[in-house]
Amino acid sequence: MKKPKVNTMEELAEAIGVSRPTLSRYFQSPELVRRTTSLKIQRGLAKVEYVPNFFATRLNRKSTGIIGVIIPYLNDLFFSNLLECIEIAAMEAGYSVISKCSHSDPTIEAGAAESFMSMNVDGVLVAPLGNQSDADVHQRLQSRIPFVLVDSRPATMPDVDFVGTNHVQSTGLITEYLCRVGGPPVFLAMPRVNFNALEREKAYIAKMNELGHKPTVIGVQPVENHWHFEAHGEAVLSAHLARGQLGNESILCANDRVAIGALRAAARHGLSPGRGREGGLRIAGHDDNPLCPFTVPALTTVAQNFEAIAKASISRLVAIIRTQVAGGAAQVQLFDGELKIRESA
Amino acid sequence: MKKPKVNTMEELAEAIGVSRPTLSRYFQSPELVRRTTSLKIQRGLAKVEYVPNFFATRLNRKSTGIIGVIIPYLNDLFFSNLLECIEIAAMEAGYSVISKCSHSDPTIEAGAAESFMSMNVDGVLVAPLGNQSDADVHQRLQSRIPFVLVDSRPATMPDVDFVGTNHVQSTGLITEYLCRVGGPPVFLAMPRVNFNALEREKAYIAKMNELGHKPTVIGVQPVENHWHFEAHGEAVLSAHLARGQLGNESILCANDRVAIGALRAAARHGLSPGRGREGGLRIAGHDDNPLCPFTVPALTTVAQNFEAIAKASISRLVAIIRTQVAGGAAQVQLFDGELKIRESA
DNA sequence: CTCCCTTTTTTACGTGCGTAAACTTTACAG
DNA sequence: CTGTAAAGTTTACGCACGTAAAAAAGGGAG
Repeated sequence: MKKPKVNTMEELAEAIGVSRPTLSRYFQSPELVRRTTSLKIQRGLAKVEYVPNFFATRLNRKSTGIIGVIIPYLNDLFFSNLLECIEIAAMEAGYSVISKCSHSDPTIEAGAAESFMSMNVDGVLVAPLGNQSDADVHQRLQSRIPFVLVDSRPATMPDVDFVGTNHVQSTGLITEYLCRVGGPPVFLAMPRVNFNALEREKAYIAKMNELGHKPTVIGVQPVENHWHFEAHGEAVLSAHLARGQLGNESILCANDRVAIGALRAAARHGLSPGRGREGGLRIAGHDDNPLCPFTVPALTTVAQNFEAIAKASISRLVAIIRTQVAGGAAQVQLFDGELKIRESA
Repeated sequence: MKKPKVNTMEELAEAIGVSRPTLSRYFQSPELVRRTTSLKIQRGLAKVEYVPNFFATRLNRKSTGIIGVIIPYLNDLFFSNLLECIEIAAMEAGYSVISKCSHSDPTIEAGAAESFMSMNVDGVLVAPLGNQSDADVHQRLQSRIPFVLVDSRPATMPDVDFVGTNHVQSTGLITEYLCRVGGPPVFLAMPRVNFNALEREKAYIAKMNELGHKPTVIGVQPVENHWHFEAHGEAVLSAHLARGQLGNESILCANDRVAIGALRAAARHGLSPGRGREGGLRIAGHDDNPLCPFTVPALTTVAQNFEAIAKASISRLVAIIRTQVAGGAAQVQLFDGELKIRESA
């Protein structure tokens, strides 16, 4: 049952009885050799155990066929979903992806970038940390390899390709919905871990002003940069309710995880959010976390189209790779959010 | 501001004014060259932009310093947490990790394994899919590289190093708790995506028999292998309650995500699970998903010690790598679960 | 200044495969 | 059977670095 192990293409060529360059061509694409030799090679491969050396393969190629992906944080279903879609899109585009997680540490992010550069990856997709991200790292990446930002865009890098959600639209959409169906919402901010936090906040304020309402933001934490969104949401709303607010407001949370914490706070105060009761407490989120349909009550939110974002970012990256327009005009693609009306608002 | 780009060590050696082998030694460890030359090299490095080629570096080395990690599914906070801990543990052990996600597809899992073998990784950590996993792939991995299984262990591979949770203990623990504090629980099974599903089920049955109660399992789906645990939990419990069960049972769910679905079903039937009411509905989970403290009611569960699992698996893998005992006696390490009593049971 | 040891340089080869050019074989039509 | 194009082989070089051995340079003690 144990097949003899063959370590190099040279040995393999000898074992099968073809020349090494022919083998090389076969591995690049079996159609490049004659049908009969192709079969001969296939039969030979079935008889031995051989895997071409990854490093040797990439060492002397113009293109490595690798796309590097840097994600800030994995313990968040939004990012794991996004990453999954990105990997699948890249696979379909014929690239293999190597993904690294920053663990919300700029040093690790920089290391990942360094590592990708040293691998001569064909391109890099980065979902950046917030202000913590080292701007120099992004600069270097951009000047060396095809480079696209996803999800969140540092204000310091205006001329970079970017694919993300149109937060003005998405946040505006749910703000407008909340105003239309009930009282104008208060905005429960999230820790400023990235630039989307601020973008949503600003979008909320703009839409409120547009509709002639007075915007109110609670839960701003300029200093702390943590990812304990649920605890943040619960603490802020709990304090808010304890301060004597009667719980007949609409609360728009900066994201679903904050909203889940808020739902919890409401429940602890004996309140049951929902759009049914006129004037009652309502809570809405943002992102359409997979758990939203299962919270009690099910969370009304606005979905980010991360599938489209993933596909678009990969296809943009591939376009840059193909045409080598490293210095071309930066392209910004923003996708609309979609309202998911459930029970909580 | 722009530093001149240096592509090869040779160019770098010339630019700095030392020989290439000296540089090579410096990069392996700066202590290997004289203090003065070390400083000279450092000053030189500061003046140019140079990153050593990753592939060339690994091509001709006995050890690549890479650990490959294969995870079955990323859109689950348990696995993303586990992966995070594994990455950090490996980092601390001086290895860089490359992680691949199977996306619950045996073909992708096999491809990832292939890829790791072609990279001559020093070792591989695999959290396998269930019965879907290709046993041959694991066999090949084991016969070629240091190899450790994590989280779930195929019954077909008894003589492999394994690190995971002691489900007999953990499930027994919560079963015993539920029996002690209220009525003996019904077990709400999860889709059989891996072997843990069955292990927990068996552990529940064993503990119930031990305590002299009649075990009851609902929600078994032998065919479907999906990861929509919440929907599964909601559907099963909803049907169960609709069948006229009065909702005064204890429900032990196979994992927290199933339990979150069950909580939802309970809420829709007007029931509010909790240990407070004598004889009322109680719902418990397994895993201690990060969201458990924030569900309504907060979910009572039993935590897996994934931090310990991650550390132990990496340290076991490193031990195998160091001693080259590929054929040594397989070691199984099981970690106990810890009861997390909250509100739901 | 000389001897001896340490550090560095020179030189050379190896890693596994891509790739190009020149040459030889094979296939098929005429 | 012959000519020609396609397919295959041989040969040779390159990729960027690891590594070993020999030769040269440096540094301190006597």
